[in-house]
Amino acid sequence: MLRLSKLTDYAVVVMVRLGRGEAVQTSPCIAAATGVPEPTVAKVLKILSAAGLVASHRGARGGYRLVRPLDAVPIADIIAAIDGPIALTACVDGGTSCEAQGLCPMRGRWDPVNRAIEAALAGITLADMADPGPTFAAPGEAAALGPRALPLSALHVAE
Amino acid sequence: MLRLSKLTDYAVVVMVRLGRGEAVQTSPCIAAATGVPEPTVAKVLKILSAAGLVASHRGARGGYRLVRPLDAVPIADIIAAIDGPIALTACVDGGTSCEAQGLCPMRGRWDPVNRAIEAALAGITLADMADPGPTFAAPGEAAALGPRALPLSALHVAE
DNA sequence: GATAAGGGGACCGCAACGGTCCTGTTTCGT
DNA sequence: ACGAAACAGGACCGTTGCGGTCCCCTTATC
Repeated sequence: MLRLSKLTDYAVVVMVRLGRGEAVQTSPCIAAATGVPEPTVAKVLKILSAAGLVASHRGARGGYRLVRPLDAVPIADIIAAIDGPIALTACVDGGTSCEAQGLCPMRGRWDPVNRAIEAALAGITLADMADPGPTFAAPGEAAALGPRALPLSALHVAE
Repeated sequence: MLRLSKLTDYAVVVMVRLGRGEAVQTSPCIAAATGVPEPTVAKVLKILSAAGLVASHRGARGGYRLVRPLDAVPIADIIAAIDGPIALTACVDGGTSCEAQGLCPMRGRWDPVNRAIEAALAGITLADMADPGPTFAAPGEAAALGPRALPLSALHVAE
């Protein structure tokens, strides 16, 4: 299914959340606002921090803030931070495999595919995924929309 | 890593092999020619046959043949046949999940990403991944190329 | 009728992922 | 100076899906 890790999904939610409200937000606060379990939020933020996508501030009154605005963060960066480099097969990156056989029939063949995907992902920013805009849906309105097609901001009413 | 299943990799190898030589080839023959284990080749071919990408002929002197030429088979078809529909997250296809929470913050947000990837994969055909052309590398030449950048035809010298 | 080949499953081991928790270390507030 | 708040980093399992193999049945040719 071209599996994308669930953590990446959470990372987008967390990043978009960071793009709103206070400039510096704590992970418990983000967890409460998004509905994502707090340990998971913390884990995601640690990874994003290590990747340089968010900046952290330690100690009391600490928290995280965005380094770049949402429209300057391509989705490819998030995927690369959580799931590692964008490569469809294990044969194309470090190249540690395929040594046993000595001859991997697909050597380098997936490169154009990987480049095409990378280009596609580089053209979409987090702002594109959060574009419902500044209007927040009220709880009643969100429920009226049914289980499908809920805007990203649906969970933000909890804030 | 945007994991793509290994079976898909094998499927491309098998399909490209089917694009060469005899029109109808048996799975043991393909296994011997590509170096892929025979049970795995058979499994891949069954899936490809069910997806309509190859046609099968049962009985003695049976085998498989391509339905469409390689340059008419986008890589997206192979991925869809092996890995299922191209969708980065479980939330975008059938939509059976996220019912427990009732509110999935990413509802529909991944759609543009999925469409971009699908478009990218639809533009690359199997012929693009097999383009070393009619010239087959001799074993010595293939070895001289080093562990990297081996052409797809490298294993076909075994035929 | 014997044989060769595909059809359709079932089966099991393994590795990766999701999710949680624990123990530091740092900084702000009192 | 002390304590609390919050990040840093890693360890820890359960689960899930995948890779790989094997079996029996059906079909078609010789």
